Amino acid sequence: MALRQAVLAALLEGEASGYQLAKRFDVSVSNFWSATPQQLYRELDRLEQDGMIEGRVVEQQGRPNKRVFTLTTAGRDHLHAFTAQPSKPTAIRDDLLVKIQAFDSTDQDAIRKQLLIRLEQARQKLTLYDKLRDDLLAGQAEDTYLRTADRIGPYLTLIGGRMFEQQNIAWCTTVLELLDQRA
Amino acid sequence: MALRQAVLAALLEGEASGYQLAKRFDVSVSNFWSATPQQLYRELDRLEQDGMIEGRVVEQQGRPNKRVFTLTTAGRDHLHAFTAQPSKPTAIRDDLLVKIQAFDSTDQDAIRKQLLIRLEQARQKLTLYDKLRDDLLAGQAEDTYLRTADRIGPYLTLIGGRMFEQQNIAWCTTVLELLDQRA
DNA sequence: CCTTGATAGTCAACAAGTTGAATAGGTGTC
DNA sequence: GACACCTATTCAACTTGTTGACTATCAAGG
Repeated sequence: MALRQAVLAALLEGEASGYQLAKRFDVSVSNFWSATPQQLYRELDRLEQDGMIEGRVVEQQGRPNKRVFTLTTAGRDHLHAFTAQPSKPTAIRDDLLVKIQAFDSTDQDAIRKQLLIRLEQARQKLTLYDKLRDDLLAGQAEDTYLRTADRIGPYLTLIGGRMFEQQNIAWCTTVLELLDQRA
Repeated sequence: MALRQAVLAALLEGEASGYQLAKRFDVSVSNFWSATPQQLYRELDRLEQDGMIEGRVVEQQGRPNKRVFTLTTAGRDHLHAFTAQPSKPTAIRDDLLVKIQAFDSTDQDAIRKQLLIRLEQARQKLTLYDKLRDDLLAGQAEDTYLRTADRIGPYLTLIGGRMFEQQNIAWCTTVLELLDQRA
């Protein structure tokens, strides 16, 4: 049930259209939740029906009109209540891990290729996060930022994303090395 | 669609009952995929219908009878074909991250508590994985194990699990420290 | 003796996530 | 000027995952 709240949390950064949210929640970019456009448009409709957000149409020239959404007080309250609830432990669900588990009954070259792809994806995401971090800090030191910034939530998840990708890189590298040792 | 393959991969370690699989796939233990008992029983039925696994009833004394399942050749083939397919990038989906994203609009003490709980869970999982690793290695050095072991897949995912939990611990610790700096 | 907990499963209803296609105007490029 | 790509959204069908209750047997502890 956390897609709702993820959308609400994203709207804390200001109003956004479904399309903009779809870009923020894309797997290759997202640092706190990921979802497809279809999921988002559906959820936005529900949230609007439930009075958690309000939409208005913005007419644009040179491109299709869009609907942008803003948090309502009810939306903020709901998000606040949600964050006080206990969290579920993270469920590990990753294709590649299943394949590695089955490694000895696989086409081992194919696995190696997939590890290289994953490694490359992790590196790209890390680069992206580093850039976003620099943008957020805007030249300030971390401790200055933490004391003075309006909102630190987005910064904390960004740090999380960075660490996650660093760990990914380390794991892929380690496994590739171990496979070499094996051969 | 990877629950199927995760079950098949688990059965590479030998025949197992739904109940046994449910324990291996429990969130607090799983290191390559997690699923609830209900999911597993349903999937086992389908896999049997599709001829990927074969079940037989084992009569037990002192406890209820069980159905244990074994991979068929079709099952092995399916798994082999699956592992050659490209993998999807990992989708980040974690309650707690959403809450951290919304941190500035939350009950911040409640968040701190959830971080401490998560930290404790990660430490326990790490301890478990370390123990499992020692059991697998059985006193051998890692490189000896890698060269001589029958199957290294389970070892590689275990390493992945360890690194993942270490990163989790590091992240929780960092965030807690940053929150202190803020205050 | 009675409760708790482990073993071993089943059923039903619902919520969440995935896949694929369709629409429609505009921009950029070779 | 044809073709691919970006913005912006909607519809439908399907597959996965979650929640909660329910049945049963046996072992161990107080």
